[in-house]
Amino acid sequence: MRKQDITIYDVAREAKVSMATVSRVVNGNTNVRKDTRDRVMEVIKRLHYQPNAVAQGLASKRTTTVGLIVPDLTNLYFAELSKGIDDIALLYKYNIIITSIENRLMKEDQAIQSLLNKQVDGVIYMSDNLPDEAVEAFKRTATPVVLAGTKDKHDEFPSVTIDYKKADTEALNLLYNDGKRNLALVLDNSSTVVNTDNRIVAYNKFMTEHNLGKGHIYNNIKDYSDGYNLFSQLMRDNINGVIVTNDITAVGILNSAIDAGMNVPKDLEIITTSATQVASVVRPALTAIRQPLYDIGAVAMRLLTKMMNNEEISDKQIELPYELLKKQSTTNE
Amino acid sequence: MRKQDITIYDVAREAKVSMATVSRVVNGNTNVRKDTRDRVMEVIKRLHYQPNAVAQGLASKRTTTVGLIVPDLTNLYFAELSKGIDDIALLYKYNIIITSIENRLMKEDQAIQSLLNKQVDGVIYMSDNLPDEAVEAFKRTATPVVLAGTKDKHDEFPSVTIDYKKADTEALNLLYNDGKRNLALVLDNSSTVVNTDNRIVAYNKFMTEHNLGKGHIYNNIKDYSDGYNLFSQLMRDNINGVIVTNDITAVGILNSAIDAGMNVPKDLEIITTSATQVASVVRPALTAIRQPLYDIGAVAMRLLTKMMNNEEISDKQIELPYELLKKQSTTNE
DNA sequence: CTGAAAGCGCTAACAC
DNA sequence: GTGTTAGCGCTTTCAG
Repeated sequence: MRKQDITIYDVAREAKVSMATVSRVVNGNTNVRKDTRDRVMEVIKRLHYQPNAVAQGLASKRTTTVGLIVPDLTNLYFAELSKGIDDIALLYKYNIIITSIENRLMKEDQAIQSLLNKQVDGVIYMSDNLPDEAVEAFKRTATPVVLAGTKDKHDEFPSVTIDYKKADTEALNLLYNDGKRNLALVLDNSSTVVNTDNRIVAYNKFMTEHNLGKGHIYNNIKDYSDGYNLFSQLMRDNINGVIVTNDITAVGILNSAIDAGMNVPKDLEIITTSATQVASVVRPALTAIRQPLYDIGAVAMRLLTKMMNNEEISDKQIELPYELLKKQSTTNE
Repeated sequence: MRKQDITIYDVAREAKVSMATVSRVVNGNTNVRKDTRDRVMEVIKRLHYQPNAVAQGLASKRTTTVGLIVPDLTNLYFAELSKGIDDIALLYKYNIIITSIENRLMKEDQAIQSLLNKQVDGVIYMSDNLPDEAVEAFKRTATPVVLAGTKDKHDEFPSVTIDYKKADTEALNLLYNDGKRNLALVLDNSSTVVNTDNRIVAYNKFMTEHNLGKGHIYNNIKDYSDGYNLFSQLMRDNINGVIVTNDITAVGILNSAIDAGMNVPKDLEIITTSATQVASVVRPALTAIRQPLYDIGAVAMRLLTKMMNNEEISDKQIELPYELLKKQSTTNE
């Protein structure tokens, strides 16, 4: 199939040592005399020997590969997380097998099983949605798992997130201080989700504490046109301040409002809780909660490397700081 | 390391057959009597047996894994290509190892070597930039390679693209027909690149044929702020129509123009040749060449599957159709 | 249709 | 320090 490769055996013969010694040299084992090491190295270079990672994986039971489970690569939110993961993975010499689960041909548990069959050394899961099947699959395996940008209900798995409740509350406060009283929450997924649960809790608490009634929560508003179309409903409900979990959705609401001749932020204030680039390049630019997505990914991957090395982990639930970036879609009085 | 898994041997013993037979069942080989097959299947299910893909890979010399080389995951252009690839890969049961090379810790040839060491069955390369080291690395290996969204200078490798020259010419024509005569080309990478070469050729040809002088080509304008800052230069050069290869750059130019009080498209027309979502959600929306990115990825992956199966390929240089989407950043007279 | 046996290319004790 | 020797878990002839 492949062009015939040079094996460790060829190198051993040529360098007049055993394959064990070649293996030691390749793996940087120090128990090799300098001159034999040099000799082996010379042959490796001359023959262009490259170790077969599959054979290494089978023999050592470590593949130096980690699996990534992601809902949608074209969502900048996950792309930025992935980038953080990727950079740290590179640093620690891990390859990444990426599995996208948005495509409903592949369910979460199948995706996980597929990764496990490939003998990945660890898995990073990112999605707002951590279904029970996934939890079960993760519990069955000894392969370390880290959640990035999400948590499970009982904090059974290590995770790296921000404090979503606190962030949302802060955003609601900004709207409130700007004088807005008809505040809505726009979610991009159903309420079976942990992150979403937290957000709803925070929202309801805020509304109650400020005597703002029970408010309005809109579910399953996922993309630009969902947002664009939601606007008329917001108007019917007299909303004048809105928190949106997905920024392309927020842009949809924004454009719809502008097309309808409204003034943002005067008539309607908008805050997105996922500040990717698009939020800052539209006009008016969107006030946003900036999650440190790259860092979340990077920290998650670093945490995973520790787990894969069986190092002690002091804190398995890591919360990173976020920023509230005040832009033009709020008056910021 | 991993929780002890059930091996093919356990299944064989339990089902009272040889491991060869279990292997046949697992791989859907038809030469197994129905009742033995059923018996084996039952044991597989009962024991929750899952084949170890690494061992399969070593024995069969096929890993059902393909390598993806991508400059930057957070660039929507590549994310959309990747999505097309991913969907088709899933369909054909391939996993994807993704390698990002934007990070300069890892050069193209190292990335390729790393993938090859993992014994991937094929590689898809996407980047405007196909450096000589990469070409050399690809030539040395028997592993099939497909270029997605780019070509090599001598058409040595199969590729899936659009006709960049034609697309750019069409865009220039639109500007010309709108009465613009000071036309510029804004590139996001250096001129050592094939795609870029084609674009420059098309641009120069157009300018010459229409007696527009030698024009202005701006290189290495890569991101939003590059675009934003380029605007003043465009004004100094009296540009009133511009083709931009990267849409976030185009948005930078657009916002800068608007902040300077200009009227787009009256004073300056902008066309981006990479229509990702951001181009259509900014206001004025950008006129754009819509490359069928998802399809390019999908077709590239399909082509790769054929190559991995040693099927005959009739046409190795595939060009897909594109659209010129007229929006608000051109007058379209 | 099924089984025996020889590897795939490498690592990891265990000797020496 | 270095070599010998078992495997890792599976596929794949080759017999029968």
